[in-house]
Order: sequence, then C-alpha cells, then structure tokens
Amino acid sequence: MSLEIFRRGTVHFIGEKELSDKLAAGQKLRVKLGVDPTSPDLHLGHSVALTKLRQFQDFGHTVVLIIGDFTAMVGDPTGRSATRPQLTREEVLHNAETYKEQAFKVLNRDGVEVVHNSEWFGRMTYSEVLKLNAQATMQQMLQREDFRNRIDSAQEVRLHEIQYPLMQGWDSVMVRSDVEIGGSDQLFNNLVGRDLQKAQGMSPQAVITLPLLEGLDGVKKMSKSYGNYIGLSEPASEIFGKAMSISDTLMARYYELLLGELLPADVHPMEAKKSLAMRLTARFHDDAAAASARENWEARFSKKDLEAADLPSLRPASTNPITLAAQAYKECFNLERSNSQIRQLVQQGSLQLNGQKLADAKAELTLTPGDILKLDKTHSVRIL
RNA sequence: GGGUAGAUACCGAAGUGGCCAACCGGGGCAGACUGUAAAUCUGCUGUCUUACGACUUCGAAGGUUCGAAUCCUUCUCUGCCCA
Repeated sequence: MSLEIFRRGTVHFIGEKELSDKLAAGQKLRVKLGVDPTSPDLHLGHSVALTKLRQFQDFGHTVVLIIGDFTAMVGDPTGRSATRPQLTREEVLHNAETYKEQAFKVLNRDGVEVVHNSEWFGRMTYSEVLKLNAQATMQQMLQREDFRNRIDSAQEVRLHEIQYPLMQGWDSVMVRSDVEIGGSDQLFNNLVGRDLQKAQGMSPQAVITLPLLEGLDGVKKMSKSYGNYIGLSEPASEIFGKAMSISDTLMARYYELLLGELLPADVHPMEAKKSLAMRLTARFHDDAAAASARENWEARFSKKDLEAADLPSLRPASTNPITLAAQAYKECFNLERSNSQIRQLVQQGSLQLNGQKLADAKAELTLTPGDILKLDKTHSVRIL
C-alpha cells in the first residue's frame, strides 16, 4: 500500500489516520512543499523532500509547490541564532525563477501546481493580518527552541520572525493541502498549518518531515548560507568533485538519505564514494556526464595528471605570478583573491607551474601555451 | 519613560593611553601525509609590499593627547531590570 512507501525514511508522520482515510476513499491528495527563494540555488538538501514529493506524484497525487516569495522576505527563523538578513523583492523574484527550473529536475512537471505566496499575503489588509495573529498565542510561538535559545542567550528576536510560522501555516489553508512535506526542523511550522486549517473547518493536513541532510562539512545542515552545499544545477564535474570530498561518516548518511540504501559494507570506501558521486551526478545530468566526470576526476586527482584533465583556459595578461594567479582566480573561477592571499599561497607551495612549485612570488614566469598553472588543490588552469 | 550593561576582525572572546593589525579558542585556507576521507603535523588568516616597512581598522561622527580599541562629547543600535 502506498502509505507504507510514504512513511519510508520519515522522521515524523503526523495525521496518519486522516491520511489513510483519504487514501482509502480514493481521494487525490494535494501535497504541499514550501520553499523560500533565499538564494538562487536548490541543493541536495532540498532534493530529499523533492524525492518524497515525487513518490506522491508517482501515485497520481498533486504536488503544490509554494514559492515563498513573500515569506522569503520575512526569513525563516528556524535554526537561526540570529535574524536573517531581509532580501529585496528583486532578489527574491530572481531566485524564484531558478528554483522552479531546478525543482523539475526531480519532479515531474505535469501535475505540479506552482503558486507564489505573495498572491495572498501581498493583498492581505492589516485587519486580516490581525485576525490571523489572533489565532495563535505568544506562548505557543515562544515554545520554539530557536526563539527560546535566543531569548535565553540574550539575543534579539524580532516581531516579524514570530509571524513566520503563522504565515507558513496560512499557506496550507490557502492551498488546501492534505499533506505537507518538510525537513524535520520544520515540524513546528508545519503543525501550525494543521491548527489553522482546523480553525477554518478544514481537514488538517498530514505532516511528514524528513531528516536533515548534513552539508559537505558534515556538521551543519546543508544550506546555502553556510556554503556547504551541492547545487542541483551545478556542472557534473562539480557535483562529482564535491561528493568526493565528503567524509566517510557523511557518506553513510548520503547513502541513506539520498539513495535510500545502506552503505555497502564490503566495498572499499573510495569505491563506495565514487559510486555515490556517480549516481548523484547522473541524477542531475545523465549517465554519460557522470562517467566522464569520474574519468576526469580520476585523471586529475588520483593520477595527478593535469595534462589530461579538463581545465578552464586562461589568456595570461602578465607573467608575474601574483597578478597572473589573481587573474586566473577571477576569470576562471570568479573568486576574488587579494595579492596578500596569493603571496601566501605561493609561499606555502600551493602555486605550481607544470607540477613545479613556485617558490618565488616575484620571479617572472616563462609561459608557453599548454602550460598548466595549478592555483591550489582544486583550482588549475591551462595557459592559452 | 526610568535604571543598567554592552557594541572589538568570519564567530566567540581578551585588551581599559604607547610593547596593538590587536592574546586566545573555533572556523576557514594552504602545505605534508592520504582515498580531494578521517586523524595528525606545519604555516597562514586587514590591505599594499621581495624583506624593511607603509597604510586603513576595534558601532558612527567629532574632540583631548606627542600618541587612543582604550579618555571626553554627541549620535546609532542591542540586551537585561523596572514602569
């Protein structure tokens, strides 16, 4: 029965009874996922929830994807030890566009309703807002651990942050959701949705939460703001490479959460990781791209053969090691490095020309086309 | 509204007139070792400079002083207590 499948891998599954009744009645469910477009990229962390949505979709249910263009401007306080910076309308709209595209890498485009919550929040009047606010108490909102912690540690909590759970809950009312999917840290927010729906005389949504995926550092949850993520729209080589850089402990988690399998015990960790990296790459690109990402990666990092590797090329504007490296970082990787930082790298033996460490930051380089300039472990360029 | 404590680099946190570009911890980066793993070791972590050194920083703006993160004035912001 489909309920079994829906339950798989969840942390919380609340309202199972109502849900099984609806399923038994053959009802087509409306399954809600809200995402706040706070940065241009969806990442693997989101894909955990998207995968769950996909399961519902495969059983013929409707996915309602809420782009939180309005809530993004409030900022979800979940797990935050400080107030989020507020985004401008333009940033949010831009991000929202890219989100949709990326979500469809996991979801089947057909049968997905995409809605923006500014549609309703944008036109609420103040008295309606007050009415909504009257549905919850201060104490309820302050029960949240995030707020509690901040209060206890003498950190500020802004009033608009307290609104957030209410707004997310109101989304559920507006889209008449039967199920809401979210990360396990969203439990509080999602339960507010149930309360508000009940208050409106609706059948309350079931709440399914999924484990949070740790980011590349293996400690903090995967998040754009921590920069520890693998983006769904990143190039194959990036997805593969980032996956290869995770720790073994984390690899076990990724197997479980992203592949839905246990880490094979009898395989060498290195092989297991390559296989994980391949499968993730293939998921967001295709098998061929994954295979070539692997080949390229092996040439580059295992065999340390930069000659054969696929590197960005650089038309050198100078023969000075520092300015050249700065140019390479900027033009090929869009990274700003100050001269001091680069000088530092040279002194530590990070910069290499054709495999030779540049010991001297001031010696002019003799460059020939095809030369390979290695900037650091993961950044190298080919000279044109 | 009254009282009181505070604002230091990515984060936490020392420093209360010169030895401060600022102790220490975390994080981050690089190198060695490896499996771009973990653990470990080493170095770096404001900008410019080959070094010497120069310059800009300690909530903001002024001021005192030979000299200020440190003292004074005003301002902005935040916590806590009281109303």
